[in-house]
Amino acid sequence: MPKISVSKRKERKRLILQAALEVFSETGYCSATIDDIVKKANISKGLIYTYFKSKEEIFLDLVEYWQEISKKDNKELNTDKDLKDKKLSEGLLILWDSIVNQWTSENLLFARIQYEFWLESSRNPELQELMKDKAKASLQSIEKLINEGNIKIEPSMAAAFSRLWWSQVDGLVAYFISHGTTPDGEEMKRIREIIKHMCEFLDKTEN
Amino acid sequence: MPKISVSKRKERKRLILQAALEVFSETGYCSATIDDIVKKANISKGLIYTYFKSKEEIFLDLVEYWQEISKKDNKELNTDKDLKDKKLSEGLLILWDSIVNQWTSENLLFARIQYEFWLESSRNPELQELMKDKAKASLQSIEKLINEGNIKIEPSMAAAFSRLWWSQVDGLVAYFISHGTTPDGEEMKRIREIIKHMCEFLDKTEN
Amino acid sequence: MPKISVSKRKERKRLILQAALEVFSETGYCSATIDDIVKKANISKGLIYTYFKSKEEIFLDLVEYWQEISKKDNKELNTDKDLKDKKLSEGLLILWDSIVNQWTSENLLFARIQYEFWLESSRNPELQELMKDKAKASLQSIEKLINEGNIKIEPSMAAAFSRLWWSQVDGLVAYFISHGTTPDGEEMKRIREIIKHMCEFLDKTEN
Amino acid sequence: MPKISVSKRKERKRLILQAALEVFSETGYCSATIDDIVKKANISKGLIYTYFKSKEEIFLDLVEYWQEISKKDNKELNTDKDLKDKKLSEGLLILWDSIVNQWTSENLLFARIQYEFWLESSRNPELQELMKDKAKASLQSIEKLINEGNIKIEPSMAAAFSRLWWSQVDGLVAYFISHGTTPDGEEMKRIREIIKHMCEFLDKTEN
DNA sequence: TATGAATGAGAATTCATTCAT
DNA sequence: AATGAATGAATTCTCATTCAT
Repeated sequence: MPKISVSKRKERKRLILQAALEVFSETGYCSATIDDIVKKANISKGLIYTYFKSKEEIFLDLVEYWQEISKKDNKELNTDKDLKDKKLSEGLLILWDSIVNQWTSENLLFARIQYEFWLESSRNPELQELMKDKAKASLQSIEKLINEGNIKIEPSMAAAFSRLWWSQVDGLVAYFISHGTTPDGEEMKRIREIIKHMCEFLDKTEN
Repeated sequence: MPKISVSKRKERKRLILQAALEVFSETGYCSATIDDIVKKANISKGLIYTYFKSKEEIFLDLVEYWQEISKKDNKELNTDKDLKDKKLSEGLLILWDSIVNQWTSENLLFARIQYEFWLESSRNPELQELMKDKAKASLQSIEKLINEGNIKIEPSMAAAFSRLWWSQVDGLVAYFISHGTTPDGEEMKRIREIIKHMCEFLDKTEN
Repeated sequence: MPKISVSKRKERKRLILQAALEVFSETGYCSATIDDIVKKANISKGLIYTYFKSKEEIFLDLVEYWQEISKKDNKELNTDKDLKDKKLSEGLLILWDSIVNQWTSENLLFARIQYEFWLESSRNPELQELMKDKAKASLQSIEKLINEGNIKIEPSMAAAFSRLWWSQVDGLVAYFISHGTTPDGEEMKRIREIIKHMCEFLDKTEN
Repeated sequence: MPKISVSKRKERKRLILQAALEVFSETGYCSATIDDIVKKANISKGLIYTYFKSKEEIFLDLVEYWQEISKKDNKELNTDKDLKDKKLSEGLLILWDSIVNQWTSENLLFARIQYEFWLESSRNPELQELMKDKAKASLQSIEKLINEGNIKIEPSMAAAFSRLWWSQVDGLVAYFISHGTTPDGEEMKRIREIIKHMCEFLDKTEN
């Protein structure tokens, strides 16, 4: 019989993870201190060690938290039920628009932590596995969209398209991170045109 | 009056920067220690402080060093004099091929340091300026290629295309970093097809 | 008005002290944690502080508990009513045998805590007083045995003998602690022979 | 080419170990802090970690240092060349006297660290091995004395005697530790008499 | 009473930087 | 110039003790 309920505890764990997400994103995993996190989470230094047994465990658990949040965000994107009735390229463009719309300054935090994870995963096999899973899920969401369309695309081509699609997105995110801002509206419009053209590749590639 | 010649000193500075590049890339800026660097550079701990006044200065100076090396690499790519006589989309594809060919495991080092810089630059305005310059130069190299072609493309569209082009590249690099490997050959072929299609956008977009 | 009866409380206090004895003996006073103790005593962390006001107090109170247990053990030894009718040296040997028989692995616990106390008492005057009392009682039990015998021994010689007698015992206990085992049976037999000889010293030393 | 010579380094290592010996003896291994040691050794906190990689390593290395010192002390005892010409019991008494004479308050430090080691060795197998070796050497020094005498004693009896001899010594040391003082002179004299009697056991036990 | 969550002072260890040689 | 020993501030983590329930 725990003194605080299981749900309270879970709630607080999320609170700490959210604080950790912000701190790690702002400062970087290694530079960030436990002090920073507990201060942001408004708890004492000792308490955090009843939730996580080390700084590294916070980081690793954070991946899962981040994935949950991302999944939720993506679900919001995908629940647009009309997507399936549109031409495939139109559906992809709608998705693209909603992703781009996420790139607000609050989401810079999210963008950074992803790259933080990617960099770390290149040195930490455990993390790498986690990140591969996440990547696979993202890829599959596009593949699914493609495969569910009216046009029959070869699966391997759908996979390649999906990879390239996310590469564009991730590359623009990298720009967003390093410059602190997205390309201006005019430029984004033109980029969208090219993306549109790229998506139309699928319309023509019927298997 | 220095006891070693100016050129010797420059030479050694580069040696240290190369060591730092490797160490920072392998370990990350914050986790890396001065000891790691001096050991790799084969110099004493005290000596490095006659070249750089702090760890941060090494990191900042490294950007310039890294840019030089990158530029040299890019020059090798661009010296293909025939590019201009080809169709624009073909020229871009050739460039793409040569970039992709660089992604060997030795170059993972380079890929990682770039993202290390990008992440840091999002927290360090001085670094951000440096990275913006570098990005601009990369963008312009594509824009120039486009503008020098036979087809007249609106400059702003050339810029947007260039941005998207590099986003793809950077996104694939991110994949390379996080997965430790590039997509397999078959997939890269298919990606190339889509890239080709995307480049052909330009052929049709005469101003 | 206490919610649990005084006797229940005493009973539980002993329970805690027994747990503390085991934990302190296994881990050492300083290394042992309150958590270890409450876990072994099956009570909550908060509760222990209603019985003892600090870790140190537990340790100090433990001395008394340990002395009680020891006394009980010794009583069992001394209740051999025939001792007095034997020759003094024989009586001492019988006592020696019964002490040696106690040195089983379960009693390693007891042996260790004694030395734990002794070491601490060399730094803590309060503890030192407690331990001196205990030592005195042990000494006197032998002195009494000697003085009650038929042979008249000078009191100061009885005291000296008693001291040496316990020194042997304590020294063998130290061996037991540090080696995790007593000398083997054959060796103990030979040691006993020498002890016997030593005890015979008294038979000849009539005042 | 080290900046300080190998011998200077060794010298300082001994200095640190001496400081550690004092601190661990005064405070106990677990309670003692690195700060205490570096303060006593008059060095900075960081420096000690260039000599030892952890507090535990200091403790373990200390065993060796302590054994060296003890060996030196024992050598001084044993170099008494006349021992061999005396009766065995007389030789043992002379040795006993010189050991007892060591028990001055400066040597309380030494006495305590020995018991500190013994207690710890009951929890740490690595340490236990080291301490067993030391014990064996001590035992053998007495056995050798016995075996080199004119009287032929059965080896196993020599071993048992040696064990008991040291038990007495160690038990008196335990008294010394816990009481902070040795028994008074008069008592020691009487103890000596009994010891003498015990040693005479050997004179009569010719094989 | 009883619980165990919460606190924060304190300990070990690391490492950028300085300094004596 | 060059070395690497020396420093000590900063960081992670532990745990005795307190406190709200």
